Amino acid sequence: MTRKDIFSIHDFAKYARTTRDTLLHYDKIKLLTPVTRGENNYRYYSHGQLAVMNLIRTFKTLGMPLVEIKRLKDIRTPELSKQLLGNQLTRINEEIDKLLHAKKLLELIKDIIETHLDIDEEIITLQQLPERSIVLGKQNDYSGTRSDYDALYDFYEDCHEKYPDLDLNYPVWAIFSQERLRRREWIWPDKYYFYGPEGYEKIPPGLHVVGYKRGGYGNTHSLYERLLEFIDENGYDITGPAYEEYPLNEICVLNDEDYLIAISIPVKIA
Amino acid sequence: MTRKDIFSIHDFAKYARTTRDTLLHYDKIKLLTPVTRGENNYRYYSHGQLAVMNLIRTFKTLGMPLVEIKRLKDIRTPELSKQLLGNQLTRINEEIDKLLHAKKLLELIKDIIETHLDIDEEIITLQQLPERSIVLGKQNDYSGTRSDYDALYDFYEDCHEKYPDLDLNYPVWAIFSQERLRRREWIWPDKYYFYGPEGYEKIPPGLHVVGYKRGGYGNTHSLYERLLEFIDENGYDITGPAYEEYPLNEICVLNDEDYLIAISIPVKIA
DNA sequence: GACCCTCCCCTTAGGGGAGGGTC
DNA sequence: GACCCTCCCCTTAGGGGAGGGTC
Repeated sequence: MTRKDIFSIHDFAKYARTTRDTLLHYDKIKLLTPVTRGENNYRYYSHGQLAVMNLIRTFKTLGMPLVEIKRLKDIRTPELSKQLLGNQLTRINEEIDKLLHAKKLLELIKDIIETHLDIDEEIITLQQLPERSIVLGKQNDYSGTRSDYDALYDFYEDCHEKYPDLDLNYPVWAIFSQERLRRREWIWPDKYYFYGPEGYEKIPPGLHVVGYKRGGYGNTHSLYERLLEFIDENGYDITGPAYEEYPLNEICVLNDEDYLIAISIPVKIA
Repeated sequence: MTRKDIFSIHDFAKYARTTRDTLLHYDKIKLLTPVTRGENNYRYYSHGQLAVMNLIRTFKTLGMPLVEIKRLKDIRTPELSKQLLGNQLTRINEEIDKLLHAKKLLELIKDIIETHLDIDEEIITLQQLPERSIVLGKQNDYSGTRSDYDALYDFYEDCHEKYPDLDLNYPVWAIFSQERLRRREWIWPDKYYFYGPEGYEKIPPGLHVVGYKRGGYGNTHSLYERLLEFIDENGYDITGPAYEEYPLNEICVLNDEDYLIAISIPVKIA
């Protein structure tokens, strides 16, 4: 039952549940310097410094950078600590929110890939699609020399402005109005949209004619033709704009001619 | 409505929602190199590279390091991407768990500080304390030359062994058995414990005599004397061990003689 | 043999210049 | 004037040596 008052760097690291390297680093940045040095220049730590290590470790666990811990160490009072703990709480909550967003995005992408792994590209089907929540852009502006890149850029800007907290990394897809379909203009989308973490607008539920094709962005010509032909043959009426999506895209396919295009057009049976 | 096929680094950064510096960096690590260089050595990017930037940004949002993204970029297939997305999901969940733990720790510490900011150290009170969940260590071993540091070290080792997933940064406090109290041995604790994120054992609810004192670790002598005197004077019977806690400690107080010691002893009224 | 010391180099994802040429 | 280029230095929290002394 002897109470040692002095520890070598190795022993101190052991009791403080850390490493020698960490202590060397803390000494270098003067966050925690040994109480004394031996004649041999060895570092020696006191047991009182275990409490300081505990302080450091606690705030480090809470995500506080070492410089801030250093400042706090020299002026800590219950009121200041309380306040800093409040700040850390805010940071941690933000970090958690960010990760929860990333998780939702990840699950969405994973889900899309999984459900499109074994699609038969030949078959056009008539499907009852459920309501889907989306973030929808404004009508695209192609005046002057504006390109679809500019329109896409506008879309991101608008989203950022309208929903500042929104994570804009969700895959973006395109809407073609009935008028464009009729005029066979399937190059310049009318609007962009994405399935966000929480949609703000809706694609109404209902019957859709759905078809697939392999190809890169905009390489949709033949698929639109097939879909319109199918609709004509069956005597359906188009009731809304076409939704053009790329469920297998650059995220998981090397060459763009191998992307999977999916177009759905809402119809009613005449 | 002209479709530009080539972008300067500035324009490409704009459409890709990133910065020039980032593109320079990606060029340097060969994650995304411009399709061509002008005679002036300027970098030029193609619109197809916007898709690659999208790939990079998506996986970066999901927390994947750039080296891994680089590997993925060159071999991406739906199956591989699906698998990597699964891995990322695991990482993200672990990260979220870590942050939720940190949050609980933070709230516990903040709560303890707040409830002890305005304690009257003079008054000894009789209080009905609720049940409290704790992680409790084994009986401390002081055989041979073993010190209380060794015992504390054992406690952490045991906790780590019994509950590998437990975050061991919670403040640790001490229990003194009735026998030690009777023998007035209030230096070497019988057991250590902490209020963990989820306790595995309980401090039973019941009447406690509670007292406070300013002082560093182990500087408890006079407080124990006052408590025992109070218990004697009132004719109470001690029914369990003493719980010795330091609600205001190195986390928020500069000098150890200003720490706040709180001791509670369970009693019954004779 | 196990521990200690002081350099010194390395890692992530860029940001911030400086100094000099180009649209 | 706005944009582009190539160096070069800086940031976090240590980890991993090398080369040489100490318990």
